[in-house]
Amino acid sequence: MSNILTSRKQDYAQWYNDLILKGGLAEHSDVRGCMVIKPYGFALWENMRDVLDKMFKDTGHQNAYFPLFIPKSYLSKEASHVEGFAKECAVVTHYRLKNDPNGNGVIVDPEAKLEEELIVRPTSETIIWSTYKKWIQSYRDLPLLINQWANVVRWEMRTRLFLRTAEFLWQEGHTAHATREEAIEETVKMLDVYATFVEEYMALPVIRGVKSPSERFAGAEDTYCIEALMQDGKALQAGTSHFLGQNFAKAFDVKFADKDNKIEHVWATSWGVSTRLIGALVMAHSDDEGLVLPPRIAPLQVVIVPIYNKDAEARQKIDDKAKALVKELQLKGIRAKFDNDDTTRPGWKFAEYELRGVPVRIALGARDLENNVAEVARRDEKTKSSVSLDGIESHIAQLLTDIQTNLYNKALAFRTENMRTVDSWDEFVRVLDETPGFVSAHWDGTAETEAKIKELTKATIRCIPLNNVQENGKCILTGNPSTQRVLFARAY
RNA sequence: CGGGGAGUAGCGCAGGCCGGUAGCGCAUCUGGUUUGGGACCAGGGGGUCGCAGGUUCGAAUCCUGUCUCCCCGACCA
Repeated sequence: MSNILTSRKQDYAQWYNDLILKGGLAEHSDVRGCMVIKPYGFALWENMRDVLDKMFKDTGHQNAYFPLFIPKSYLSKEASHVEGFAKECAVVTHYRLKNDPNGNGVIVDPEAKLEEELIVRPTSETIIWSTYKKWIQSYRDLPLLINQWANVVRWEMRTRLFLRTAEFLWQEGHTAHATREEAIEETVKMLDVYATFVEEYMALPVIRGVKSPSERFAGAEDTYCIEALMQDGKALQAGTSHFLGQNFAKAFDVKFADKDNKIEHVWATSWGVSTRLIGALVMAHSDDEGLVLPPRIAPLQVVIVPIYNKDAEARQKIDDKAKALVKELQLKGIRAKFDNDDTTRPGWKFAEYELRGVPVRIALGARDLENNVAEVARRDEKTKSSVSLDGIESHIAQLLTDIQTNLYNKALAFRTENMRTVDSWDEFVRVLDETPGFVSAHWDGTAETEAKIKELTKATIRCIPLNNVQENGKCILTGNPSTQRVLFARAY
């Protein structure tokens, strides 16, 4: 029974699927490409959401909500935007069903065709900017700093649980500013919020950077991103922040009067992270025994497993101690649970909580009580130690901090190890195949070269790191002059 | 959209070639013994075999059609 997961080595993709399904995070729904997020997975999302929401509010943003449906014509108002999203939009064409006259359930009522078809939002720029037009007249209405938590739909050809699903949950920030500089500042600020969140809460180091033009968001002037490295050496874009220039302001005619009563288009940004972060989290830290969750966002941080025996009196003592301990841990703000379910035995619980990635497990039996100790096991290193019950709460609190740090350090060490600098095409190809990870190399800056490299190696430019060192070199593929290195990787 | 796989009990699967009482493991329910790494014994319950046609005395099994999901590729957060 112990080998219920496919190992990473055996089949990384299958391992990931097993983890999501058996770890109780999500499952496939009856609708193709859509998933059901189960309570444990949703608890993870809620924790992420709560932290991010506070960070957004602390940086001056307010939440609002815009419709799920967008008039089809809105999408086409910004040329590159429609081009980017048109291929993956779900479209609502009718508003009513009726009983099939032939008796085969219900059919779409042909009489109920919509005058203008609606698309299910793949992102909300268009509906939001058509609204902002009404909200913004003067420089005094700026900056406008709005975020929304929502679901969006992108009709993907190929989906993977959390990493790419047809419907997903996310937040999208949409801001309007009086000046270009201020909008860029906002773009970078929110990228920084994402980076801080992912590094400090998810214990996952990221690289902040700018996308190459061909990887840009449809309608943006610049797309900033944070990129993380997964255990199989593939990169994953964990968040994006876009400087939209005046593209949407012009498309939707959003203008304001500045202090000199001059009429100008506003400057815009948008930024988002999604439930994809859960996929990143899973792939970054977990192992062949199951999930490994960083304490700061783990739904459950500590579980106490009782080890009973026949002695009813001893059992009572264990219960009393465990309940008192849970209470004390909770007083310290620790998410703790006493699992006294008597229908499963200790060994089963050990395996189950390991599968679910609970950071700390405390086992408490009669023998421990006699010695005034508990067995404390940490999920990240799979080590156990005997800890005195006196002041154990402080020990656990410290341990959770240590685990958080350890996970980050391990992920950072892994990324450092798998970040390679190469200067020749042969080496580039060899490194990608033999030791996947980020590859820092010179690129001549043309979309043609970028596309050719992708075609030949499946590697894409993940980003041009912020504050990138400028150095002269030769493009890895063409040998043309280059002024800086960019980061390549195969990516999710 | 191409290539592969799969739909049989809640879950995982066998059975199919060769048509004849629908089976196994896990889970579940009852009772008991247990409890320091996925316990054991005994007894019980649970299935329109994806759907629709056809062949046949008889179809999970053969034939035709159809739907769905998953995996691998091209597109993408």
